[in-house]
Amino acid sequence: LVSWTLMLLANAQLGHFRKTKSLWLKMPQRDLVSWTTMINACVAHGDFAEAKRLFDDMPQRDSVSQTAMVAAYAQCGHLELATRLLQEMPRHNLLCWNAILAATAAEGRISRASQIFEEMPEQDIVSWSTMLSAYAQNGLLDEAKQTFGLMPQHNSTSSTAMLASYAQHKQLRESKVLFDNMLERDVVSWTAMLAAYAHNGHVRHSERLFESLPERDTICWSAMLAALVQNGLYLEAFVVFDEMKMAGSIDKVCFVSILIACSQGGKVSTAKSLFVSMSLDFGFQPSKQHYCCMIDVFGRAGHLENAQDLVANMPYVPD
RNA sequence: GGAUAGGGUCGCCA
Repeated sequence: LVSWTLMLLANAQLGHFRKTKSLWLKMPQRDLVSWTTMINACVAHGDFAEAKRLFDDMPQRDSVSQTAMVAAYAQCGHLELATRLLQEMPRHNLLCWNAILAATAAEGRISRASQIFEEMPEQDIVSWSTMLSAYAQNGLLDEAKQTFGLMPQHNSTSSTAMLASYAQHKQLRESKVLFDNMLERDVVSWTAMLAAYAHNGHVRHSERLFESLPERDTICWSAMLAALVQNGLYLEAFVVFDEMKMAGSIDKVCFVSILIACSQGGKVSTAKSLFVSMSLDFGFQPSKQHYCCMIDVFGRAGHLENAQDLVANMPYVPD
């Protein structure tokens, strides 16, 4: 049973939803853990209705499955349903409160979030970090600083959120002081610091940090790519982009950066083939951001007809 | 073996 569940989880995390589903149907037995894993797989796949059906059909539920469902409701914007489920629960569940708090903040409803934070039966480091990043992500540096100062403890999550907020406001010194004083650093904090250097024009510091890292994930690579592009190092950016392709560490954001490099470097045909390759070879549907970059590529190169064509034919409303 | 918080997204103009 445990190994079946592990396979289920592994496939779900790889995004192989069909495989996950067929494993689920073939499993000889299921328990709370496998049910919850399957619910999360459905949510991750965007099949909220199926997640809800599974939750309703579960032979029994525990606080973990309930939290998963509350988080699913909250992330879909069904905050009322999430809150109702929270109220039906036998005991206070801080994780459910945190999930609702995070979803409220993610909708940009900052004052509502801070109200929920006050109303919660208790707050843990996750609740505090959620409020901190709510302020940080909405550009409210003073509120973020205040929250950071009031928190009973810090960890790499809270420090990184604060670091990124300083970086956003181009306060490199403050970012660096925080980074140096962190007790534990991980790939997320390294990436935030790398980006902070790049935003302040210190791309060589970004590179030095990048090269010293014991581990790098896709976002970290992507931050390095963006750092080079932001600082006008297009040739190096293309080298890094090729390395990323070879390492299989590519996502949609990398294509934004590399299309910007094409635009600034006047590489129209390279941009065109990358734009096609993005969906054909990598399966990423171009976002509005990608279209904007392509329009910029054509516009800067003086290919105004192509730019206008793209605006007229793209599956987005121009802004 | 399952649930909640942190990092990457050009520039210009308004």
